[in-house]
Amino acid sequence: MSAAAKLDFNISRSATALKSGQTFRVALLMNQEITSWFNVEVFAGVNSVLHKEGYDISLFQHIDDARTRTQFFRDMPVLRNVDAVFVASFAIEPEEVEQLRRTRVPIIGINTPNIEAFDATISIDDEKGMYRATQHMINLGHKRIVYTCSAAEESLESSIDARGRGFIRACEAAQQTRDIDWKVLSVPRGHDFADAALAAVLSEETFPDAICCQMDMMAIPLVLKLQRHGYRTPRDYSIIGFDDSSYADTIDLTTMRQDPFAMGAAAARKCLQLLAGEELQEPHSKIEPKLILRGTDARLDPDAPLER
Amino acid sequence: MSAAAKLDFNISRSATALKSGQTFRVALLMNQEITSWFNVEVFAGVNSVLHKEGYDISLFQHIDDARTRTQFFRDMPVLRNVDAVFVASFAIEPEEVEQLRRTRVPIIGINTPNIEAFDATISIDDEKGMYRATQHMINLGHKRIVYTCSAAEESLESSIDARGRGFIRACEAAQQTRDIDWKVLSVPRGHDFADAALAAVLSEETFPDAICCQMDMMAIPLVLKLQRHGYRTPRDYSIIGFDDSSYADTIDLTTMRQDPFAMGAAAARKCLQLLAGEELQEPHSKIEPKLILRGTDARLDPDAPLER
DNA sequence: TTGAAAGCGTTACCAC
DNA sequence: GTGGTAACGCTTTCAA
Repeated sequence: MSAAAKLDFNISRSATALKSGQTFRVALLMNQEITSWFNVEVFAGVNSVLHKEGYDISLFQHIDDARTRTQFFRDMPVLRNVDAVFVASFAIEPEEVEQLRRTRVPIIGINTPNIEAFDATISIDDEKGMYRATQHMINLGHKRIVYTCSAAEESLESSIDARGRGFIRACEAAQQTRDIDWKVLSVPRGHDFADAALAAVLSEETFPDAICCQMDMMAIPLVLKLQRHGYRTPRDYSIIGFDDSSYADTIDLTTMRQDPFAMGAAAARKCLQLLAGEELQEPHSKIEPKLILRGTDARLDPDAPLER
Repeated sequence: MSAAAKLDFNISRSATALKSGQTFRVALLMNQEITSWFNVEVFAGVNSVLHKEGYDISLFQHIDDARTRTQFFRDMPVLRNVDAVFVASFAIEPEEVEQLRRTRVPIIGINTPNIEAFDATISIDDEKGMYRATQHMINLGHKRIVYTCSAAEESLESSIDARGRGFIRACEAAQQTRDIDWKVLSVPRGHDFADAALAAVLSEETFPDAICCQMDMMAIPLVLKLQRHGYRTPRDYSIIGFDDSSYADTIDLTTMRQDPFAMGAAAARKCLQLLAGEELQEPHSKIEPKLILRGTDARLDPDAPLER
């Protein structure tokens, strides 16, 4: 070791990789940018486990846009060799999975809508999570409930779309026994989706008692902007988010918590087991988000004055 | 190509790397977690340029904590070979630079307080930025001005510390010609720094006219929390942030914008030039942040009633 | 226990 | 131009 230090000797990872057949590189495919809360948490989680084992992450972004997808699935196996592939938060088509499988490496899904063709997956139970969130609103006595969301990508199903189904199921179930009035307010994708949601809520004939939000990134601007229009929570309406992402605690938002860092780390551990040739005892995990009660939800009392 | 497709032939990057002597891997060292706004933007910027050139990023986090540092600078050259090293947002000690230099690869600094020993750097002008921000507050007529910041790490100077110097310089300059009352409110590091800053502001004998914040991540919670204490901006006080990070636009925060994604991308382009053996025409760039006027600053009119 | 040799898949060079 | 060969630095195997 001292001789090595003297000579500035560095072991060559390239040579090790060549000889061993491993590349010590994994691919992480994500929809959109890594700069979103969810994506960077997943990345950090994966890296937290794999980095210390000597793996680097090769990041492929915007895989959910048509052009990138085509190019990616055409060139990727040829250009970039990796020991494993992680797919975060979007569905891949059967023929694309087939393309990936031909690289003969483990394929691990994180929040992918489907689990077929993956060697392992870990997902949040989006549908049950939003079902619970909606149920919470209903149990507080709210009657006029809306779900605000940004529309799904044309063809490509994202894990997040299951949340809308959870909302609808909860409302339909509640309708059996009581009188509630619910509605889905879907606004176009794009970076102004929060303003679009605000406009949609404000243009409702009667202002809702309760708002279920597809994600905190929509709920947080809504709370702040509705305030400027004179609507205050929980005095005038209840609102629940989904994610428990940045600033949710700062604005005291009641929300469903998920932990994408932990999911990334768990996915990475599954990956290491698969690379070691071990059998997974639970290849496909589903995690339930947790209701975090904070200050934006209150019982609806129809007889009470406007102050809480 | 068709034969290659038939046989599922993949070119071996490991072999290419071995033969060429390049590793097609760069190291990115950062203080703290990648999950912070600044760090993930830098990462994304570096990746946006380097990924398409075939490079992967090996991420080393928490380099600004003493234990990690020691371990890193002892083991890194031996364990991980890279074609270039990026250092983001913290100062490195002379002997550490020496360690890095022995790997004989380009070393590029992003927002590092010093530029010596780096082959290239790109930095935001933190001091001038906060000088301008403070000047803006002074020009609006504010008399009682505070600067809220979280304390610097014991030994390790971070680029962000220059902002405090800019604040002080601006105040001292203004004092020559007019009567202003300024103060630095420094609170301990930690994840509750925003609450600590809130407490510090509230415990001032007279509430300030204007608050200059070290960063938006401090300004945003302050605006929201001060509101709950009855202080509204810009009616009761002006506040200016620094960064223009997430939600700054949503809460309509006047701030100094910097673009860490662009800085990462620019650093990566410098890196590619250095790797190609080209001379850099401007090895060390300094970028001025831009004043973004929004809704949290107003002219102080001592005769006006409390409403704006 | 120690040492030598073969081979991983490229790239680069040289001879034809 | 075209084809053959050596070498990058490690790991593994086999022999001493």
